[in-house]
Amino acid sequence: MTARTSAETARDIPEATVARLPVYLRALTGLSEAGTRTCSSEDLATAAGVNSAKLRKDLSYLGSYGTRGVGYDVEYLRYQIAREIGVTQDWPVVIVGIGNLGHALANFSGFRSRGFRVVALLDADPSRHAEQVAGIDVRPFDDLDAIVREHAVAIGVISTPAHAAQDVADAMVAAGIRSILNFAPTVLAVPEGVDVRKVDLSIELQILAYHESRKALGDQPEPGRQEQEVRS
Amino acid sequence: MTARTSAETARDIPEATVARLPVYLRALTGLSEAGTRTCSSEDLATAAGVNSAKLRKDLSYLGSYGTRGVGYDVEYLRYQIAREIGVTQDWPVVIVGIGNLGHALANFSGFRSRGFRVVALLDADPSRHAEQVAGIDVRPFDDLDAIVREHAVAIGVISTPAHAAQDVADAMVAAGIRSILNFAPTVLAVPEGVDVRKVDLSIELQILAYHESRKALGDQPEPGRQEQEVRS
DNA sequence: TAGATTGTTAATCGATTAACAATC
DNA sequence: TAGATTGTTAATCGATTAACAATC
Repeated sequence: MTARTSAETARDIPEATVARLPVYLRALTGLSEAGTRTCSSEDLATAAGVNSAKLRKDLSYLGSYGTRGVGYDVEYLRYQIAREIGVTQDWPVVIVGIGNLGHALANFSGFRSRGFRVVALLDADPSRHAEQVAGIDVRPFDDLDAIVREHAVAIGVISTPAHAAQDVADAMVAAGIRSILNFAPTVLAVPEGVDVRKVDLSIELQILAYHESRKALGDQPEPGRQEQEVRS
Repeated sequence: MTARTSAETARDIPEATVARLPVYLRALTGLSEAGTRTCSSEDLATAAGVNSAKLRKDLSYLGSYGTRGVGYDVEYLRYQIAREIGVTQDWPVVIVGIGNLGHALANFSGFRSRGFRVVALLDADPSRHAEQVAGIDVRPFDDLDAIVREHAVAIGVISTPAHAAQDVADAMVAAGIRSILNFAPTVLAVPEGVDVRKVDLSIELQILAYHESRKALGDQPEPGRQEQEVRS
């Protein structure tokens, strides 16, 4: 059933915890840049916008990286989380669809510092192939296979219109990509073993609209809300 | 404790269900545009990328809008979900921060059809105030108060750099906005009663990287995965 | 009536939280 | 030793899922 060997330390980290590790990593980077050497679970939880019990429970899945009575060494914990996520080295990424959003993504400066490297920008429209975006040539979509092979690309970003997204996903999967970040507002069908994460502006806004509608009714804070109401 | 009156039908819809209603709404729009008049929970679930038991459970929180032995009337269910979410009318939205991402958001065509209307684009940089983006004037950030009042804006979108985001959020809250969609890679502190949703490219990529790392180890599909592995 | 499909129940699973023993 | 803070336990809460009675 599984290919895991007992030599792998791979504890089973809950999905909800996995989704928060990057938040902790960013908070630690912030603390580090502010010159903080040591922090308590309470400090880090505040910086990350969660409660400290949840933070400690999350960290406990990685191991025991704190010191009772003292707290966590910021640099050490940061490295351990980066290692756990797998961003101690850079992941090569391709972006397909260089419209407005693709431009914004290509110009996003956080890629490099957070474990990613954009190795190619692809677009099906030949009129874009003259362009350079963020210092990177825009290349024909048909080059996908060659690029994935050349750079061992494992992660693909789709920023095409919705109608093109499934074809792009199919081509990515055929080229060997098994992790896809989809900005196109459409449900992608992918084979087993391929991960798709979706970022969808309309859906986020509609979730806000739902809660906003209820607020308007009572026109005062809901009962039982937390201080820091960040959902993600 | 709560301001709800018994006249309100407001059943308590679980947050996980709320987050899927927009997905169902979009799937129904797709079915409708394809000319489908009636669909089963199985059909709709497939279109939305979830399993049918979950779909039926979700819909049961809204009411009984299907017909046993027959299925759902696409238009009718679509309207009911739109009403539940609160997007039968348009919500006025402001976007603050008109860089690459702000441009992309302003040009996003799905706003109008999905229940939103961009009433203003704001930027602190005076050199941008000459510009028009997507046919809308870019205005000084200081106009926020007046614009929120004039258009009864309830939802704000932040697409500034991280260092500016908290100030923007504070100003939005002060102006009366109580729902914020934050694209800046930072945790926002907001008072009780204000909803923040976060969209974060690096975090999404890092979650993919985590799973990609594990795949590389075994180099074959994980056990116990679903057919359609869409996480959101 | 027979077949199809919903809406609901109940079991299971996973996530959150408070409390506190362990320990620096 | 006294104070501080972690890592873990156990209780609770919320979400998912399969199964099926209700009913078109």
